[in-house]
Amino acid sequence: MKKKSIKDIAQELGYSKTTVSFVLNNKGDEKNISKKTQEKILAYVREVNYQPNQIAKSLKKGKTNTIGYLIPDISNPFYAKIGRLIEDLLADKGYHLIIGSTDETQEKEDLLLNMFVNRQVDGLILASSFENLGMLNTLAAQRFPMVFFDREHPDFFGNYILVENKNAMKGAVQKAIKHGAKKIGLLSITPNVYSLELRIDGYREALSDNLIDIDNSLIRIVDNNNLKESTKVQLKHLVEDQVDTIVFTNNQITAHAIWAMNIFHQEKIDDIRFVSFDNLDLFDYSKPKVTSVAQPIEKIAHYTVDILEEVMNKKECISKRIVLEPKLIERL
Amino acid sequence: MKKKSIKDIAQELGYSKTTVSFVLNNKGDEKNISKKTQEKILAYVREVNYQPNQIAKSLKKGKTNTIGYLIPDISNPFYAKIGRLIEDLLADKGYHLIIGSTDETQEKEDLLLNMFVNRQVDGLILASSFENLGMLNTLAAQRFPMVFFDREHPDFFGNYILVENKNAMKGAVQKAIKHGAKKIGLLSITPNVYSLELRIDGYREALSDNLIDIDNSLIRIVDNNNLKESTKVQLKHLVEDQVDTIVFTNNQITAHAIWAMNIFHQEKIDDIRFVSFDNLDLFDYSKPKVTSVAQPIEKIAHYTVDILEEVMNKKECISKRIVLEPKLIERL
DNA sequence: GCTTTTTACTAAACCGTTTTACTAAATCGA
DNA sequence: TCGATTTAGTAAAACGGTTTAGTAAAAAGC
Repeated sequence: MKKKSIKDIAQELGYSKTTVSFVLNNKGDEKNISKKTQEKILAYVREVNYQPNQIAKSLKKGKTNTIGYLIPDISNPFYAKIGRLIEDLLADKGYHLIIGSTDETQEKEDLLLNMFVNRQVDGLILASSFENLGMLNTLAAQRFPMVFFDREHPDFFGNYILVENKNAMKGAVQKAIKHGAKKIGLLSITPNVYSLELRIDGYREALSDNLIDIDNSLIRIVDNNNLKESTKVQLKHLVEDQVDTIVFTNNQITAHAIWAMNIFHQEKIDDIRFVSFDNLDLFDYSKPKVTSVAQPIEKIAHYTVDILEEVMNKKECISKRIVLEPKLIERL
Repeated sequence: MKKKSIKDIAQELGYSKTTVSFVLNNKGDEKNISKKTQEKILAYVREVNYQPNQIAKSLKKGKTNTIGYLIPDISNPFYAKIGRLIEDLLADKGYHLIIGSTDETQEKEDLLLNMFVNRQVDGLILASSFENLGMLNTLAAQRFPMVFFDREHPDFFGNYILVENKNAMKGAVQKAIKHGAKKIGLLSITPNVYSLELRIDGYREALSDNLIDIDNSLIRIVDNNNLKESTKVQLKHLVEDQVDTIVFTNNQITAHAIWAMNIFHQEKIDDIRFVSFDNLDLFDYSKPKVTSVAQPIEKIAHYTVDILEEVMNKKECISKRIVLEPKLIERL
């Protein structure tokens, strides 16, 4: 039982491919196909459960209804959640998602970008590390529909959906200071992307503005390749340095630090406050207490899809930069 | 600057499409294309950065190198993690993933299954709720390459990668009993899939085997559509019923219960032990203590991809059922 | 009753590849 | 030196749709 094509349908019914195609695409009336014929074709198509070949359609139409979702890691809850929201929003418009996780490596990003282009995706949603500006610039030059989120690059001009990184972080740290924080450490993954640098800048500014000396030994970078273990090690340094507050630049590292505090520093667990960029459900009850800067993921997903649709439809070269306000969730 | 096709390359270089295609597919030698010509073509192709159109290729070859990943929700860490592992394993073989989240609804599952078929995916990896056995049977009858994981249906004959649900749960509960559990409640999402029923059966068997009466009022089902709130409500009942242990059938509900215990039942937090199917990092330190049955997600991903490849390559109709052993992680 | 318009449909080109079946020229063997 | 083989390629069909440009017959207009 091979799959039936329009050609088969046409032959079996004694019509031409053209007629069948018109009917299937709801152009029957417009193209003067008689009601009787239309019904006959539709009935038959239903009977044999004909399924159009999207690939053939895509080739002819030059449109695949597919969007590439390029991110560091789909198993990171932040990208998974936004991915899910985007999936639903796009599904309503008839688009579907191909995913690509880069692990922040240029090699994989290149490969995936090429794959997406070869597969003729209609657009790209990406949280890129911008290590391959060359390829991105080429795509931008061809006006390939792209929307970037979560990360930005000062030298790359494109559509961005971002959150206020610096000021949000600054605000969170300032609140902590207002509530008595004096010795404030920072733990970050390697700040290979601009957004992370901005978060660190926010931390620095909060300290300066409050006349707290910035002690670079309290700013510690963990090894991305060995996140959990490295977080544990760096955290130990900060605990030994008697900080009263630790600031984290993303949720993954905060989660690992909570783990390490509970397993290795129980005795200090009530003496240290955490401030995290990104929220996690477990922050509602975890120890230490975590005040977090929650990104508005629904809004991020909405804007991303909206702007992508705009750039896919319009021929003009628009370039929007939308900066959303994160929400500070204080837990004291 | 429109995209170049093989035709353009051929014209610009004065060769035929055939020759260019042969060279690009490494069939130059085999097809007796001279070294000089091969080099000329390859050099030019590189110069103009020619990118083959995968869609055209797929149409002609009848192969898209795309796999559909159909699951309840990609933002569920369990499916996201397995998804990521599968993504990497498949990428090595030249395949990529289109995702579809069903929210456990038959409507969405139907729509997505149809979408995958129309898009000519080469295979399907699915954690289906099996509510649309009809459609799945149709696909199975056409020998569509499919591998099911995480869930099974007793009436559906296909390739399954599963974990021992009943015995693993039974073992976990028995351990709890051995460590003194006397009054043991159970909290589950609606057991609309067989795997969940098996887990509940495991709980029941553990109690019977240890001569503990099964009190159906201690078996509580939460509302899938309002998981967090409903978990809180049902948990309250169990706490008030003075259970000393609560068994959960998946990680999502356990996470919500940990949240609810911390927020609403602090005073009892040391009196109750949790037993969870599925592991989460936070179980390492969360209160209450959580003993968990950890699914071997790496193995699941490996077997899934292996079997899928097998069924895609072999024409014979194989039907494997692989049952993996989960790991009990005791935290006392 | 003849031209014009409308109705109902179709042939063929096309999207960008792959692949089968050829051909013309060069080389080889005896 | 002549037939066979090898070398180096090409033309055209095919994949399964969409779309353009048509056509023949029926209906309408006058």
